[in-house]
Amino acid sequence: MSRRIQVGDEGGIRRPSLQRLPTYYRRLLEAIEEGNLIVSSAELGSTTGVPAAQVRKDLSFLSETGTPGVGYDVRSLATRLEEYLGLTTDKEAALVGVGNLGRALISYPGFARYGLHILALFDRDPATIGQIINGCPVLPVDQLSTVARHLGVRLGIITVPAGAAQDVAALMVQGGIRAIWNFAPVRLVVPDSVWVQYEDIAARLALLSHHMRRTQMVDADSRRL
Amino acid sequence: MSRRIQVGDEGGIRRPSLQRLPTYYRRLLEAIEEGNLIVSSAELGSTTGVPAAQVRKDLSFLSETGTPGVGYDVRSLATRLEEYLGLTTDKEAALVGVGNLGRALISYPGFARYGLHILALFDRDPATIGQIINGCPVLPVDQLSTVARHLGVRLGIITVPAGAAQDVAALMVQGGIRAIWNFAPVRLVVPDSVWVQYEDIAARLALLSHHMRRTQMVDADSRRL
DNA sequence: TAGATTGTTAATCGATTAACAATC
DNA sequence: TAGATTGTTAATCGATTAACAATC
Repeated sequence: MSRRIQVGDEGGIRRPSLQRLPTYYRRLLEAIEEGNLIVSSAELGSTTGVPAAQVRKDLSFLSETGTPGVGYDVRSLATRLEEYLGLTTDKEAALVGVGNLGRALISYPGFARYGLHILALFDRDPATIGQIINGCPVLPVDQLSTVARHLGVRLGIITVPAGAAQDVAALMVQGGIRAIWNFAPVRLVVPDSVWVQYEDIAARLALLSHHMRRTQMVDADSRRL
Repeated sequence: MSRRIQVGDEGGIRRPSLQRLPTYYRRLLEAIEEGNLIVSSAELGSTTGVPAAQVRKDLSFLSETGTPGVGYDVRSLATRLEEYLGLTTDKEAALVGVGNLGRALISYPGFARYGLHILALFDRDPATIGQIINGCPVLPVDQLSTVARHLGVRLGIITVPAGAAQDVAALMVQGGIRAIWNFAPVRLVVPDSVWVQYEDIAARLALLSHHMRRTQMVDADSRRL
């Protein structure tokens, strides 16, 4: 009800196409390192597991185009993708939950290349508060909304246990955060104006689990290849 | 070429449906905790963001059915999902790369409930080798294929940096591993008989990034709601 | 020019949704 | 019984793919 956002309709590009773009981007970075100047849709497809026609369709949503008979210019396509995906836009973030997963994200190499800058860390454990990680001190979580607002942070990253996630989300909303990257296995309740992207690793494990069970059945029939 | 596996065709259930099942499962666990005995497709849908008709369609792939006029039995549906997703099947795993992400997975609560048991840890850093985490010693990575084979482990988890992932994958294949859960941002080259599930967190960040860029544009037009 | 590869159209394929008879 | 909710069919909607004229 009331101002339903047409998600499938946004900006012309389709969700499945959008989801493939980061893969193309990574492949282009590799191509740059290898010194390739031109890449064809066939090559881009074979290295990312996508049919060539689909690659071309996906890329047609970007205004940057290829050259018939030649292919795509690696560098300018990479640049166009960075722009389109907003990787060149700096994204300041606050991260809550400085456990192993939180630390992993804080020190993830390559996040900087994607424009992510984690400016503030929060935890509720007194033993963790005050620690300095990657030059960033861990603050008590009750300062979250104040500090987030003060820094003008728009993105919040949740790496706390499931039970604490909803409370953290509420504090983030209070702190003016507009997008949440949620690694806790819970569905969050937030205003419509706040975007939540879920990273549900247990759900992924369930998928893997399903596949293994099915495969094992195959094994029973044809053991050893 | 040669033995192309019909992925979309496997076992009747469709990929999109399959991907929604873990979400339903989690909701059912919550319902059990709340003491609910019966759940309707409408309720299951509203708490997971899926239209009721789609919930019913998805569940129709399971042989367990609901009762017209009543709904689904929470406990038996949960049990059916556990079975279908293979969560009750024990999945022994070897994990390579005992950095922050690796440690996060090792100590992830709830993995045990999904039937995942990480039996062996490997790293190449001498300072990490020999450490004992969750009762499990970290072994040198060159023992990977031998130990994996000895333990009969079928699943490998890769949490090493991108540059090392392909080598690790090769060792896993050599050790008889049949499924790989890959957290390194690289496409792995493995035999067809080995299944790889990719967990590409940077790609996810790119999607989030894209969304933030688009939203900011909206902000420029209509500031403050 | 001949060969290669694009962008795009039209055909196919698959997924979602609405609607409703069947059932408790 | 009346009300509720399922399972499933048919209609709609969207995504993928094949094919090819246009172009370098």
